[in-house]
Amino acid sequence: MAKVRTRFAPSPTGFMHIGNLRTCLYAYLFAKKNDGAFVLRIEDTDRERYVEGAVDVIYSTLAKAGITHDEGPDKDGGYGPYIQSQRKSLYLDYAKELVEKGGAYYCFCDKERLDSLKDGNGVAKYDKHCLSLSKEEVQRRIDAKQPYVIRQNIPSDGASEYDDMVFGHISVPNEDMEDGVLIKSDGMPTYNFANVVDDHLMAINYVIRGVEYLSSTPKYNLMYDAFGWERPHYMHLSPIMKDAQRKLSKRYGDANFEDFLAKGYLPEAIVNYIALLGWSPKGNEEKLSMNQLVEQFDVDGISKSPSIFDEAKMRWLNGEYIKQMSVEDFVKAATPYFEESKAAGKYDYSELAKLLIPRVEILSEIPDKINFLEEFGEYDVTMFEHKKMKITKEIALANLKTVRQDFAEEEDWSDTALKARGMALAEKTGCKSGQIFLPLRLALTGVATTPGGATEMAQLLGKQESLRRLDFSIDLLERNI
RNA sequence: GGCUCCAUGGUCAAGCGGUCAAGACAUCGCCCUUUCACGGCGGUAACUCGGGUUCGAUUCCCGAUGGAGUCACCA
Repeated sequence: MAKVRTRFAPSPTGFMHIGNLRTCLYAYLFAKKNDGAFVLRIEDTDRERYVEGAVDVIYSTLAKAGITHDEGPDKDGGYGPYIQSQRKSLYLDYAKELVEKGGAYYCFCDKERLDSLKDGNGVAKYDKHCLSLSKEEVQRRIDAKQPYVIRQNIPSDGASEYDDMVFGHISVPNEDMEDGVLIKSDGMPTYNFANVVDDHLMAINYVIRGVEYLSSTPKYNLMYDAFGWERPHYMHLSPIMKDAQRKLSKRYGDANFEDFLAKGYLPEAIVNYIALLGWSPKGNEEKLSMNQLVEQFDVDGISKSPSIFDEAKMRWLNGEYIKQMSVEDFVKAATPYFEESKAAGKYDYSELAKLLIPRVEILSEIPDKINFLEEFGEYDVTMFEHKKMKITKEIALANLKTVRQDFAEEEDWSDTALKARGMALAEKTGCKSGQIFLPLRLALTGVATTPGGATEMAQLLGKQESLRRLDFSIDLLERNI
């Protein structure tokens, strides 16, 4: 059996869209799963859409995502060149060969005639007008430098069929397919043609791409047949949606890999999540490494219907990845976010990391979670009221005063020492420990949720600052009771 | 509009003729706790609608409805 070869063929138009990345990922997983090769081809024939530097974005995205191509512009595997614009010389000859074989023909119709074919809805289907031109007539016009295109010759009746690996049997009536342009009047191939030629020349035997090609694939197959080439297997993938009717797209923003990285998502988590969007593993485990994905990837698990992108779930998954990070790795990844917080440079990042790791889902939450360290002032004292804990503002105030007095004597301003003091106070006053610690935590931070308990926060702030804040809060409470 | 597909909770989804219809996220409640988190336990929540086929349909067939894709000298 021939070695499996899949490809990812992006256009260098800017950032990597999440949907594209998923297609890429599946092509990669399928190749690796089957000990095959995954090739990267750059489709840059459309000069108008070309964006400078976009090829580098593709490389860096693949690298960050952990997807390694076996062949590509930077890795010759003997099937190059891998950049379509460098291949343009070979398409015309293949088109001519196809004309010889009856799969295509020259067309000299001008725009006016083409427009005249349009129906009430502005939809036109080419009428094969030039198919009837004799060989001599065609030659005469070419010699006369009359502009021409080369069109595919599609049978006018019957149906074309194939079996898609995810959608099953697909059958399209031939009369619904147009004799599309293969070679444009400027001599350049259209995507439809270049794709077929390239895939064949690069020995791609598993074509994995978006569903938008599902119903045009019979056209491609007709070309393979006319050339006498072996048809590849096809795997079409349903789109990722923003909601039930809108596709996730650049137009709606935040759909690029880079955007998610900037929001503090880990590349492994993004890859893991999108792998699960449209494919499900046999088992119930959802947190899967790239190796596990390769191992478990299976066409059976690919779903046919579009799936809606759920950032909440990706967020959760990202949190799972963060919980498994070492303090060192977390500090490394989180440093930019520490730096942009108000606490930048004033605290030991490793200490912050220990507190933050189990409490952060995406890295960009960090500044908000630690800003209280440097930002403290008037806050809403109703926070002190806690029904279940039986805490009122009065009780909070009383306990805070006791704590203030007691803690002032403590020399060892550490979490453990302060915790012991707090517990002792609770016992002495007959309070529940929570009645001591909840008000303390609030009084020290002024915010409802903190990255740790009261004494941890106290240790972080240091004795002087802690006492200052306690005084402030006691005063605040007295004024608002 | 023609053509090609698709259809299980709010979301991702398992299921592939007989199940009290998995699991995860989200949500809600309880527990743990030192208050914040983490964690543990539990709850709410789904087979789009009609016809068939069958002893029996979420599952197979047809239709309706809804949704997606496609109908370029763009990829």
